[in-house]
Amino acid sequence: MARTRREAAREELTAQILELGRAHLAVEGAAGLSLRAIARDLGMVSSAVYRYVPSRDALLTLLIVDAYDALGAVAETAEARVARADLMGRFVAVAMAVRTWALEHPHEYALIYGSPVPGYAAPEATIGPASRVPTLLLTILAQMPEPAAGLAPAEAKVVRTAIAPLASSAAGGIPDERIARGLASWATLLGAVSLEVFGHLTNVVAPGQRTRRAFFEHQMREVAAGLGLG
Amino acid sequence: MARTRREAAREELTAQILELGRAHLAVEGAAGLSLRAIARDLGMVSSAVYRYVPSRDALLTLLIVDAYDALGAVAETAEARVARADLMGRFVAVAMAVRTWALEHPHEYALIYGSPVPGYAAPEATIGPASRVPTLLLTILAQMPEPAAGLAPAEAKVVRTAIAPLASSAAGGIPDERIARGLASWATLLGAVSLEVFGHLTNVVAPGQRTRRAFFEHQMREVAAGLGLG
DNA sequence: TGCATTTCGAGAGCAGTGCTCTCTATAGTG
DNA sequence: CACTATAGAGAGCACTGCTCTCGAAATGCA
Repeated sequence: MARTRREAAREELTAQILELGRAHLAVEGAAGLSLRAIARDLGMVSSAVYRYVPSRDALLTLLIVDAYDALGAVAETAEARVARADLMGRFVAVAMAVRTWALEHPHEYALIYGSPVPGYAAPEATIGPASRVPTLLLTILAQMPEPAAGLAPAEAKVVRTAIAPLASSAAGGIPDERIARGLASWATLLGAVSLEVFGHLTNVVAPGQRTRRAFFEHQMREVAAGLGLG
Repeated sequence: MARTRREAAREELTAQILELGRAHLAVEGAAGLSLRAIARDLGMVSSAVYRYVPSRDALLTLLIVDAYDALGAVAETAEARVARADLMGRFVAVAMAVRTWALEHPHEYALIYGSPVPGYAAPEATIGPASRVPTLLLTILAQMPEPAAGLAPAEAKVVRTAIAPLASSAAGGIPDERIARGLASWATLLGAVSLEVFGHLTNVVAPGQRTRRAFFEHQMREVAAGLGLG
């Protein structure tokens, strides 16, 4: 579809830069990502890559979007495999997918849920991909049967004003309290994954793929139960 | 107490380097921490600071220990203010202290609970300070009255093997299931703080000091309740 | 086809980084 | 007083992001 051969080459090269960026990121992390190294791999001089990418931070932003999308994709396909009526199963499937992806791509995970990169200021382009997983979880919450207890009036007000941004958008008809609990569950999920990926479970949770996976699944099942799922 | 005047100067300078490191870290984050900049502030040439600090990473490690200690200190004093019998109050006090400190020292928080720094490998020296807050929480758990339900045998085994490292150390007599729930609560706490400090609550939770603080406190109170406190 | 215009890549260069090595002045020690 | 350990300076290496200029090549237009 590329019209002129220049445009074709441009597309190709831009893709290669992104690909190499991904590879470097995976190996040595965001701190080790260097435009000059990418230029070397490409057989060109460093100044040339600036024709394709305006700055190192811009490349990092592209990789952030990339990471959000990759995570969103695995979460979505995992969730789609579970019977629609099995709300707890769907929640746990998302959680397991997030954990597995994070452990397989620790640097990418760190990029999106770890410390924000220096100069960064969450560019517009990231908000869409970033909300894929949360959206998935909200969808599950939306399909829960009615109940949910009631909060004391004072507490209810705190919650209502706090989650106003959410209530006015994605999470249309979900009761406030359930949204609040969902948010806490999301925090638990990310907190547990971060603890594991960032190495804070040493001497806390026994090492070993199987043990940790089973324990995480247990934790997530409990969280889901506390949420009123299943 | 410094014997020779050389040793006095050495201590003084080492302290100044650490202090300047802290200052630079607070302003521009770990990525912007530069030994050369510290040398400039000190009025000496860059190679001279290597007489006091073996490498940039070593300085970073010192600052990590520093951060763990600062966080541990504020959590401990906050917790100490609450009546011993008020277990939920103590838990919430710790949580609030962690959040407040993290928001006031985002870069230090990122250093310890965000993405691990490049070449790092949690040096021995950090494990003590790192466990101050968790120890606080475990102490609270240890003072809970007996109850706690029972897990299905299979689940119980998963939990027991997973938390074996903990059971054999700090958390002596605490029932397995409670430890597991405590760990999940710790994940929720850190997850919620990380989401806020790292800017993931934009368009999710309404901005504003008071709103967010109240909402976080509400969340933590719910977590504590789920834990069986209060 | 022929010419003007973009676009691209190379090269040099600036300012900054971590870190090493050598050299000199000085502080501490016998 | 002589000798040694140490501190700081200075130069230098290899690396980074990024800018600017310049020639060659691809493109658009007449």
